[in-house]
Amino acid sequence: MWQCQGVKSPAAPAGAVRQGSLRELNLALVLGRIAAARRPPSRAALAADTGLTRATVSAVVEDLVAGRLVTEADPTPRAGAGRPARGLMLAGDGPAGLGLEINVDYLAACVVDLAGQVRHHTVHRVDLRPVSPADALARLAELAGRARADAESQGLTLAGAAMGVPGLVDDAGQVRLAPNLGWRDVPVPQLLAEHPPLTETVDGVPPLVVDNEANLAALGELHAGAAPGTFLHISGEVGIGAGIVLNGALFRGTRGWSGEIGHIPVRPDGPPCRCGGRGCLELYAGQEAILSAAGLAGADLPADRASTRLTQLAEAEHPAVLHALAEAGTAIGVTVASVVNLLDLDTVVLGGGYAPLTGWLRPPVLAEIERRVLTAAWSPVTVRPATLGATAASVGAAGSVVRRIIARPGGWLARL
Amino acid sequence: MWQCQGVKSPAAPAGAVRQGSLRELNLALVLGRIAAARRPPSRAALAADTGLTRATVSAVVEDLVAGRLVTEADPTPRAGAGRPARGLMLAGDGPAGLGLEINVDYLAACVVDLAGQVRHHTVHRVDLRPVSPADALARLAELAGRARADAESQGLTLAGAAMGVPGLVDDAGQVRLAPNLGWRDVPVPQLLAEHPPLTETVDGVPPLVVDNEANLAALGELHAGAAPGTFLHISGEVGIGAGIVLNGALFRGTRGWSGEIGHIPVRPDGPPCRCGGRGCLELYAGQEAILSAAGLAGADLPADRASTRLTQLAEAEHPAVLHALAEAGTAIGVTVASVVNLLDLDTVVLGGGYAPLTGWLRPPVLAEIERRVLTAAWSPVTVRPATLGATAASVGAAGSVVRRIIARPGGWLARL
DNA sequence: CGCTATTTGTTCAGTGGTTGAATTAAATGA
DNA sequence: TCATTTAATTCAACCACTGAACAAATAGCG
Repeated sequence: MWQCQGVKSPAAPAGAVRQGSLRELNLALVLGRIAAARRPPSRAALAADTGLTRATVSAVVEDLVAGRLVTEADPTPRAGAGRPARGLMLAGDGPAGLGLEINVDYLAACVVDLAGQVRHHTVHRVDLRPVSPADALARLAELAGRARADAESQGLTLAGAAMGVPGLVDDAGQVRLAPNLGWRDVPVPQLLAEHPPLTETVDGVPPLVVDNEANLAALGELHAGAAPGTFLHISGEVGIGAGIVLNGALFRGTRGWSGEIGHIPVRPDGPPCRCGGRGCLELYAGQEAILSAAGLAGADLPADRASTRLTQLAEAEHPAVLHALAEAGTAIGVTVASVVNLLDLDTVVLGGGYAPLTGWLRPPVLAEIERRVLTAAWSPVTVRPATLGATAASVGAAGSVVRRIIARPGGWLARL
Repeated sequence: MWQCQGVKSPAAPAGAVRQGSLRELNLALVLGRIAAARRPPSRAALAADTGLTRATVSAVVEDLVAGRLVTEADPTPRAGAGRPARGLMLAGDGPAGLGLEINVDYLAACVVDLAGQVRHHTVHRVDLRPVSPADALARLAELAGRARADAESQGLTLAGAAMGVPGLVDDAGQVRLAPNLGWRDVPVPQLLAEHPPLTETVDGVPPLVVDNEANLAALGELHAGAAPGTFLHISGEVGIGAGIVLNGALFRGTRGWSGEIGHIPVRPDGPPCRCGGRGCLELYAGQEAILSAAGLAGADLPADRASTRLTQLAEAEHPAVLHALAEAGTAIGVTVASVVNLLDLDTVVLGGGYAPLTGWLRPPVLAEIERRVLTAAWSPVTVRPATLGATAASVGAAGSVVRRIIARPGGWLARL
């Protein structure tokens, strides 16, 4: 019913390379190049690009077209002498992924097709803190059902679903701890098992993956943005999470709990955090901390309004807000400097609530990086806002489903 | 002449999967299993393990034996009914790797065979700070020449060399900065090009790889110790460096400069560090800091004696030393907690000068981890000393050469 | 001592998938 | 109109894996 993505690096075959694996690997290779290309490549271009023969590419493409993963581009894309090339692109009418997100103050569902287009998107604003996990998941299942119906009416086939939650998810898909949601040891797969839209299985594709929201948002950014293959994506929501993308793959750590950047100590002797530590980043750059430093703690803003309100006040050059953002940016910068010293990353993406505040956060972040990163002189670090907005996690979730098909098309093609 | 290892994950084929690749992949698969097995496995056991047919395994093994990478174990290892199995093990008389290290107060060269045995090891103690890079490398080349002669007299064939330096190495093999050695922009490959023992090329294998010493030490620990595939290896020398091993592969970052843990800020407003930052880990847990906190700053100890002297005094329960180690351990613990929050690692290896001090450093390190790591309750972190001693970097360097052959035997077999 | 059971390793015809060259297809341009 | 050029397909050859049958080597048992 569910399955948590493994920790292994994705590109490693690792197992036996049997005879049929060869075709499977080449299907993945060719499909991957088609997905990565900026314009629809011809078979000949793919052959030159991959090193395979044109004959092999033709055979492989035939399989991909028959399996509804690839279509030929109708218009002749290129001029010149010789027979015109027929461009190949990812099919928009084949498999699609269902992405779900449960967060503190909203539920979201979306459908993304193989080409990465968002074909359906619904957000349902509701404060979920007073709602039981079972009820929350029931409402999410309802959204998922509508998304599924919409997708099918567009001729799409859902190939799987992924769901993001703001907390720690274990190997069994269980939410061990979601502090801001008040969840503890919630067996999501079991609770969702009763809801039909999420239980239908397609061969070879895990029907539901439960994952941390910051991880999925980072994946969304990887595929949607023009991001390079290695970056740190920081999601500034009520809590602060991060997704670490290394060489085009999400790094999940040994238990899948990487990216807990919000509890990295900024000042080891600072004020106590409810996590048990002291001086954690969240105490300096979390949403509550920024609001409180800006003198807006009393204002009873809904969580989703806080970010836009901050942006408005910052644009109006409100002194306390500017100061609060500078302080938060410095704390983020100290933490990011640690990460860059450790991992030698060259790109940091500010996502979630931080994205619209990038203009004010970037200068202090860059200042700390330049002061504290040993290699900063040779290796400039780019700090930029996320290109996906608040939908990053659900789009990333849906994207992770179709990406898995692109990475391993053999399973999908063998389904019939 | 030189080549810096790429940043890509090693197991990814990534390129074209041509027909011959299939054999190449299976050669690597089988050889890898033979290398990883605790006792020499039979062909039948390998077939069951890998999922290949016994026929295929036999054919693959035949190639590996013909290429002097694998030998049959003479004694019948196992009893029971049926035809006795013939164990397969890595050949001890085939290719070997040359490992070199240049450090502040010594030069080292060693030869490691395919099975991981150290077949030659020389350490030449000399303070290299007053010596010019060219002279230092000339002396190292001399050591390398002797190592090569010794290896050849044992019937080994050197398949390549790797060299560790305590500093930042760029893609061109150039040492951009080695603060404790006083080097800046030293073109190692060019300077070594004049020394015959290091210039002979073997097809398909880069003759010399220059890498950071902490990275190579981590690799040495990965292959020598019973370490799992994912851990952080901290080298406590004059400076503090770290090697990050993720899923069995060293993570080098976008420019190859990962692991600069010594300049992660512990107290952002602490005393200034010569790197330009403030409150870096090195100021609290570097060798000088520990000696100074222990009241031994004036004692004019040679660098290599400092570590043993500290151990002696700690064993004698010298109060100032115990206090200094507790302080250093706390600082390391704060930093390690950040790393574990970020990467969700479950193992931390204390290497270099820290290894013999593990007994005193571990308690404060663990205490900080437990206080500050969000997932510590479910996910215990092991802190243990490195199994390799001061030779870790040079052994790791030589090991990286033979490991590359094991990971990609096709190139070696095609050399003839 | 001889027979059977059992497990290992090899042989060999068969097959799937890639290869490379030849061929066909479809356009441009003189 | 025809040579030129580039794209895509066809087809015999080949390489490496497969699966089953077979040979080898030992333990156990009567």
